[in-house]
Parts: sequence; C-alpha cells; structure tokens
Amino acid sequence: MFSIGELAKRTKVKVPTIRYYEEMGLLAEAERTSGNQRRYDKVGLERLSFIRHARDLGFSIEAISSLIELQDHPDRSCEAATDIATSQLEEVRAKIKRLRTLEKELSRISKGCDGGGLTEDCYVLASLADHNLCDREH
Amino acid sequence: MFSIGELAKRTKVKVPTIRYYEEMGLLAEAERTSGNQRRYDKVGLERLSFIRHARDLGFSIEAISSLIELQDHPDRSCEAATDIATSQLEEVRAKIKRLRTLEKELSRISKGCDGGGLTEDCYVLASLADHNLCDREH
DNA sequence: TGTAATGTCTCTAGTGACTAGAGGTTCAAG
DNA sequence: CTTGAACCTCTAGTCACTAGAGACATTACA
Repeated sequence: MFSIGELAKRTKVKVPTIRYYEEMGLLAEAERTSGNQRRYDKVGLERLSFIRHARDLGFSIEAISSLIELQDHPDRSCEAATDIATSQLEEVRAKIKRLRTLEKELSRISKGCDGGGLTEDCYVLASLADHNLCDREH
Repeated sequence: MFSIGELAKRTKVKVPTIRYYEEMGLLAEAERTSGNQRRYDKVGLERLSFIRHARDLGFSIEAISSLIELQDHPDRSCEAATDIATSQLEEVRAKIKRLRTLEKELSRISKGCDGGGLTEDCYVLASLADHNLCDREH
C-alpha cells in the first residue's frame, strides 16, 4: 500500500489530477488510513496507468469512462471498445488534416514578410485582415 | 450603422462571441443607440473579420491582442508580427508531429482487434492497459 | 518522546474561449 | 399600437485540469 504521492511518482500523473480522476469516477474511491489519507495498491496503479495512457493518446475522460466500464465486464463484446478507438483515430486524422491546411497558410503568410519593414506594409497583418489574400479555404 | 446581429451574420461570428471579444478588449467598445444597443460600422466589421480570420488560423486571443496592438501603430517595425506568426506556425507543426505519432499508434491498436471478440481478449483494451505493447514513445 | 519538515486533506477559484439560459428591454414591421 | 424578434446584462457551465489557502497526518531524526 502506498500514498497518493508515491502513486503520482510511479504513474507520472500529478497528485491533484489523481484526486480529480477519483471525483470524476474514473478511479474507485481509494482506501483511507485512520488519518484519512488515500492508500493505493497494484490494482489502483494499473487502472491509473490505463487512464494515463489513454489520455496521452487523446481520449476524452468520457471515452475513458466507457472503456473502463467495458474493461469491468470481460464477458461483453469488445465492439464498443474498437468503436471508441476507431472514432478517436478518425478525430486525430481530421485534426491533422485541418492543421496541415493551417500550416500551409501560415507558412505562406510568414514567408511573405521578413519582419524588416513597418507594420503599415506587413504582409502578415495584411493577410490576416483580408481573407482574399489566402490561397485556399480554411 | 448596423446591429450586432447583422455584424454576426456578415462575419459568421456568433453574437455572444462578439460581446465576449469586446469584454476581452479585442474589439473597442461599440457605440450605442439611445436604447443601449450596440451599433457597428465598416471599421468594426474589418476588425472582427481580422479576429475571426486569426482565430481560424489558431491564434490565441492573447496573440491576436498583440497583433491588433501592432496594427494600431503602422509606424512600428513589423518584426513582432512576423515573430507571432512564426511561432504560431511552429506550434502548428509541433501539433501535427505529435498527432502523427498518435495516429500511427491508434491505427495499430485499432487494427489489432476487429471487435468480434470479448473485452476479455480485446487488443484495444490490452494496449491501453499496457504501455509496453506500444511501438514507440508518445 | 519531541519536533520539524514534508506530505496530504478539503475547499474554492482560475485557466481559455467560448456557450447556454434567465429575465428584462428595445426595435422594426404591420 | 401591438407583436415578436432581436437585443441587453448577468450568472453559470463546458473540459481537463492547476493553483492556492489553511488545516491535519506522517515520517525522519535527535
């Protein structure tokens, strides 16, 4: 059994975040010492590692809730789990696509001005002011 | 002179968002009718278009504030403006990079399970539980 | 056993960029 | 002059935390 600080160190999740996850129902309420401090064991460590990993991959708290719910019922079909992962993947792909467009536009805008002139003639500012100066939709 | 609703329609920025921008100091306080309603002119329209465009490109409110500050001083060097745009570009590139890593990992995880089995044996859940099943750092 | 340092507790409030809703007022059309 | 849409301010909620206050618990060492 170890303290919340120890759990934090091992999972690299900050202490207040652990308490937050508990409040959100992602982590079961921890056992307490006589002095009301939380104590964790291997199970708690594994669950938090799961959460941490899923958050790193961009899953929302809500999605993680669902995944944990599924984990707790090993007899169910895992279709829902793959669905969640797939839709997360789609979201990531959509974000990448959008960011690529932004990258092109920003790169074009940045290149248009070397910063050596006055704001009066700055291509960056002009581009932002006038959408017509853009290459494509965004 | 036109109303906030009209401005919203022309710029495709929602009415409460316009009021929020005013509160944040991005937009100057609008003139008011005798009945206390906001009225805008061409200048207001142009400034809001600028903001909208910059937000679309992912600039933060703070960055936009700085850009507007620069816009208001046409006699200054535009170095700061290009700096802001460049750092925005760098941020976008960093995000893309990270998302690409996530994409690969998620795609690998998703492919590992067709959703036809039980959660007990689900590769998606196993991958999330155990970081060691991952291909690379993320 | 005493004490000091560090860790932990709960609670509230703040972040960014809005969005939603309540309850009231003003405007424009007919 | 009435009706109904648009407008006003204010508060609170979103997401996933983060920061800080003030009090209590635990641990290490003398």
